[in-house]
Amino acid sequence: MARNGTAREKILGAALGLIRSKGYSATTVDDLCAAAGVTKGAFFHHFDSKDALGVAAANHWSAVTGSFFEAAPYHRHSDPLERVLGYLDFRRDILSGSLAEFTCLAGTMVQEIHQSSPAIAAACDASISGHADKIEADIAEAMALHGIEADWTAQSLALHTQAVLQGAFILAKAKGGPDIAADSIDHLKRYVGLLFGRPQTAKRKRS
Amino acid sequence: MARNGTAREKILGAALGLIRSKGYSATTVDDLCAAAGVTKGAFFHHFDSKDALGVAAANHWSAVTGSFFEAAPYHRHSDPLERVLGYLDFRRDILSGSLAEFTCLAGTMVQEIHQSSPAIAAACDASISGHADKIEADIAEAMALHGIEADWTAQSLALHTQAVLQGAFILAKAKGGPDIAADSIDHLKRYVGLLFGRPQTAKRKRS
DNA sequence: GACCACATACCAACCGGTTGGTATGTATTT
DNA sequence: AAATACATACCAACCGGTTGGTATGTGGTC
Repeated sequence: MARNGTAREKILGAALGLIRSKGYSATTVDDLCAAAGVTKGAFFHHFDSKDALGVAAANHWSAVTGSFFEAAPYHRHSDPLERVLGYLDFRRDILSGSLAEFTCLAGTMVQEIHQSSPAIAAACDASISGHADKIEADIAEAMALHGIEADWTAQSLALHTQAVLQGAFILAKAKGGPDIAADSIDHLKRYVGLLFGRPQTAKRKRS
Repeated sequence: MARNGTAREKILGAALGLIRSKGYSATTVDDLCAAAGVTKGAFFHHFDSKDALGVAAANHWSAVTGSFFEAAPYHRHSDPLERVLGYLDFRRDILSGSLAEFTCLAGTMVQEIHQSSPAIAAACDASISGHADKIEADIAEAMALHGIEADWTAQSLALHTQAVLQGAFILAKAKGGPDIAADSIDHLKRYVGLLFGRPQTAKRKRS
């Protein structure tokens, strides 16, 4: 099979890094080819257009993050509420390295192209909403287990967690570091704790 | 006096709309000139570069939003907590029209250029943080009045409100409408209410 | 108050480099 | 031999920015 799809994967890998640090519009096809170590001919062999690469990158992002979070330790908890709170701890703990390393590709892209490219926007929405669906399942289970009856839904809270994360990334980019993002996630965790009537534990220090 | 500064203001006005709908990188100087009804010569007479326009646009945004929120009705409340909650109500109530109309220029720009243009990033940070400072004052006052002693600060909560708003805008862009943004602001308002030990009121329906 | 020196605001045309994309060729697999 | 997976060479449109110029105002001098 001779290195099946090597160039395609190298381009997609380069796209995740480049688009997250420079944005979609500012990332040129030549940039992508140079970073991936392939030629323009290879690029347009695998992708019909730059926008098609954008869609593929968003889908690739969904796959990469999907297996990344599936392997995360918070799934071990038997109590679904512990899983939700553990998820938020995990999201805060992975805020390290450069901004492009912990930032969300889908959120970055959709902000730029939501008007100009509906196809990419749909792929980004699918990535964010698909991730939220996983958390929604745990929230719904926790609501049932803890007998929560509320004027909010598991879905709206799950999407709210994603909104907080996306907004935390923007503030991190504005301030040049992840510290405020961690603070915002702490607020979110405190909120979830309050919704489920949990005793407030002291804020954990970041390592 | 030859219509002092007309072109400059037209360009800045056009920049707010164009950058919010297309993003900074995708907005070309020619786009700006066409929308403002001026020539390229006029553009580079008033701004040294496209990046300089970006900085000026962020500062213009700070001024425009500053007076907009200063004139908002929530300042009438004598209780500072009512002002904070009224602010959040107000933020939700102004979610109407096209995405470019209620979205934040600073958040949109800083996500794209935080790596490539430190000057624009600093201006965007100043816009967001400056706005947060206003809310922080009300939060601090409310904490003192209600005798709140907590492991969070007024500043971190103020910045958290901005994170939620920025993230809500991203979800709105992903989903193509303001509805989830309103849901997220409702969650934020519920959180602030819980922090201050307020009885939970039923969620208001959007008009 | 006529003249001059200069600054501001703006314009149309142009420039070199970059952009996304194409046309064509070739080595490797099947 | 036919399809796949690339590479090379190239293009027209577009990009941010520059050029040389005009029209209008403004302050100072005699």
